[in-house]
Amino acid sequence: MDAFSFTVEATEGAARSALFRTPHGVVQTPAFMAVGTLGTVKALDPDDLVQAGAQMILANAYHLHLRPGDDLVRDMGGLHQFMHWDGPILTDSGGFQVFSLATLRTVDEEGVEFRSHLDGSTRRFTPELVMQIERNLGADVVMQFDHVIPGQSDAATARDASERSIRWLARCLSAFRDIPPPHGKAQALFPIVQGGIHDDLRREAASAVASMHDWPGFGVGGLSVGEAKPDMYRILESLHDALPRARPRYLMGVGFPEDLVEAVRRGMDLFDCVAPTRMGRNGAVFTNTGRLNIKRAEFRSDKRPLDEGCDCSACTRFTRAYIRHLFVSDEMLGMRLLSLHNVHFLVALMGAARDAIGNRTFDAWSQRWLDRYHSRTGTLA
RNA sequence: GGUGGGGUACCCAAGCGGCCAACGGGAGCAGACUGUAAAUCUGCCGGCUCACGCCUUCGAAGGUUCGAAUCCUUCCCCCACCA
Repeated sequence: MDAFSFTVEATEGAARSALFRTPHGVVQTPAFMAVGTLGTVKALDPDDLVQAGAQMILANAYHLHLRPGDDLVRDMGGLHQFMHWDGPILTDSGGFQVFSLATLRTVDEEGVEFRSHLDGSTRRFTPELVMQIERNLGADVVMQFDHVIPGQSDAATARDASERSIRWLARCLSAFRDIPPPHGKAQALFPIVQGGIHDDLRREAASAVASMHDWPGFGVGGLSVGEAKPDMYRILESLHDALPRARPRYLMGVGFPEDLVEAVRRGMDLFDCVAPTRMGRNGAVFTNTGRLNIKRAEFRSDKRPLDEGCDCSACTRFTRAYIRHLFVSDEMLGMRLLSLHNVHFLVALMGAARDAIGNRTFDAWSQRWLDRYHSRTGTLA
């Protein structure tokens, strides 16, 4: 585990800025990771990611196991080489697919049986198999196989899924130790704290997980899956004291710009979300004054950039009118430019938060930022 | 000039006596997406109305009928082939 370290540089309230070292480079936190489920951040080239400032990205064990196969990726030199991304990578385990593909699977103590969303074939995922897959893929950080449930689930359901996730965590740890990394590079296994929107369950889970092993970092899962925002924020608050401060906390699947800021305030360090790319492909643009939909008629002849003051390569070169035209005409460059801008936006947002924490101005900065962002959309927690 | 086919809402296109303000597409206008089954999905889309509902529509004008986009007559346009 020496290949990984987490050095807190500054704190302000629960918020902190830190350096997370991995075998493929250092991540300055708080940081947003772009999602590249199939080994590609949709519509973007690795060079685009570098240009957007991305430090670390995700991929998914479930998807890559189904296609092209994690053994193939291993034989191609591992995921970094395969996709030509030399920075840090994190692989998610497929636990989220237990949730998102709920109609295609059954869960039991041993694991999860999925009917492949690609061809309908039956595939059994166990903690042991998932560790094998993630070893083969070779990401820097690998997530445990967990059981994600809908956000509004009752306490009994949440307890069940959380306790099962903890039992699976023990099996993951054991399998992870037994399987050597095929490319010789160290990997870090992150547990995932579950417990739904129930504070006691969350704290119990955090404590059970933390006492199992000296983990290099912690995933916080099962949020932004349909629960109300205040519930998510409250859970983060109760988790702040329950998780070791000297380790990175990765809030899985979050999120929207306002959620990122709110979560940094509550002590989270790492984030990922499909929002910037998926929403970008569908015409949504993140700006400092709220979200907008580039397809709207009002942008027909708008000469401004997507977000005034943004220095991304979409904003420095193209007008809203042009990008709207690309969307209306169904031209793929539109999706590419919005994906680029949105990823840049979240990465830069975390960079700004980091700077503010370093200056001990985060509290004021984040309040101001949230006010301005909500001023246009009117979205409130 | 002859023969045949056709004119339906912004466009394409169903309907061929009542269940039709009129199937489907497209365009247009909005909305949603949080560890990606997503370049996807949803809503609106003649006018007025929050809605019930009312009003005006299916090339034009007449007619038949309790009732017509649908049947009849005349006219106006298009298209194909033959002269």
